[in-house]
Amino acid sequence: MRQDHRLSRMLHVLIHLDRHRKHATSEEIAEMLRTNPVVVRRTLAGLRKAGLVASEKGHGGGWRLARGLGEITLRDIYTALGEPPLFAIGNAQDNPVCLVEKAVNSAIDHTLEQAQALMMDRFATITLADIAADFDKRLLDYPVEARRFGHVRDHDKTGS
Amino acid sequence: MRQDHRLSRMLHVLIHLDRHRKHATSEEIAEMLRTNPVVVRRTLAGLRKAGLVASEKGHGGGWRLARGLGEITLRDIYTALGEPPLFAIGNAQDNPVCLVEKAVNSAIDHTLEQAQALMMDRFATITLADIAADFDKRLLDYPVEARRFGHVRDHDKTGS
DNA sequence: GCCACATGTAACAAACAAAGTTACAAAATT
DNA sequence: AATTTTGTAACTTTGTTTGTTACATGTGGC
Repeated sequence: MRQDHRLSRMLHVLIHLDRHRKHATSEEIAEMLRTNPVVVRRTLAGLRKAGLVASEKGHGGGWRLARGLGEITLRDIYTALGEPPLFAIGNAQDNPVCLVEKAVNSAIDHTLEQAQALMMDRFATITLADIAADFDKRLLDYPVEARRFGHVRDHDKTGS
Repeated sequence: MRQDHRLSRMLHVLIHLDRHRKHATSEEIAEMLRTNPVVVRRTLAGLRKAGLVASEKGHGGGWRLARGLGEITLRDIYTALGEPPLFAIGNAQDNPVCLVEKAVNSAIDHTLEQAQALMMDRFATITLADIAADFDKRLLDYPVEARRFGHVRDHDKTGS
């Protein structure tokens, strides 16, 4: 199955938009995500409609956060993306009259609903500020770790 | 995204294999699932390797259960299918050096792992016998319900 | 032994959704 | 007016499940 990476990507972008540059064009963001500016606009468009980011056209234009990281949960972003399907497994509807199929699907649905509730609950709890704090922690730990292998020189290197 | 319906389909087949016919050819099963016999063989092959079903060639051959419904959990079937991906969302790996991406992916992974643990736990708890019991219950309730709408005449109609 | 039946499997085609691309319109700044 | 940048439609590519075709292998009945 082909996975939807938009949630992950949007978290990535929004945190960069707070930590590294308050303003970035689709082009710059696309470079960061190693993708195409149109993909960036298309995906960020959903977040704009939800009031999470704002965009400006023309010279000096681009994208910026419309709220603080502490005011954006993963749930907000998931919703802004149109609540894409969470699961790669699902019910077959091969014979809608069959009562065996109904019983089977009911059992699977019940489990999926529980898992979905758990995920929505977790997503609603986690803010971008939480993830940014984890990033800050990694930033402090990383060079110490990396110097042992001789990979990094600058203490403030972030990776992208 | 395109969902994997094999788990649902296999539950469906195995319960029919207990409740309605102890023996069925790929052709007959394919008709029930409204699909192709080769798809049936391909999918049931995994269950055979796991010892859940047995197959016989030639005249009077076909598929049958190798264990009782009470000895088969949803988890067993999920495993027999090769543990296909559960989630339709996942982490982007656009810039493996970026510490922001690492922090983001760590947060998402953590949630997905919790959800996966919950699902595996539920699947391990539910046996095919449980679902078959639910089917039996629906079989009793269904005609009463349906007669109000004039859809069914026979009390023992199962649907497929 | 031969034939019909059934599984076993490889190889390929179709279907579908996310991601990527191209093209151009619209708006804002210089 | 020229340039930059977003906005969006239309199309292509890609990856995965499902479906199909073709044929080999094994089994039982006559």
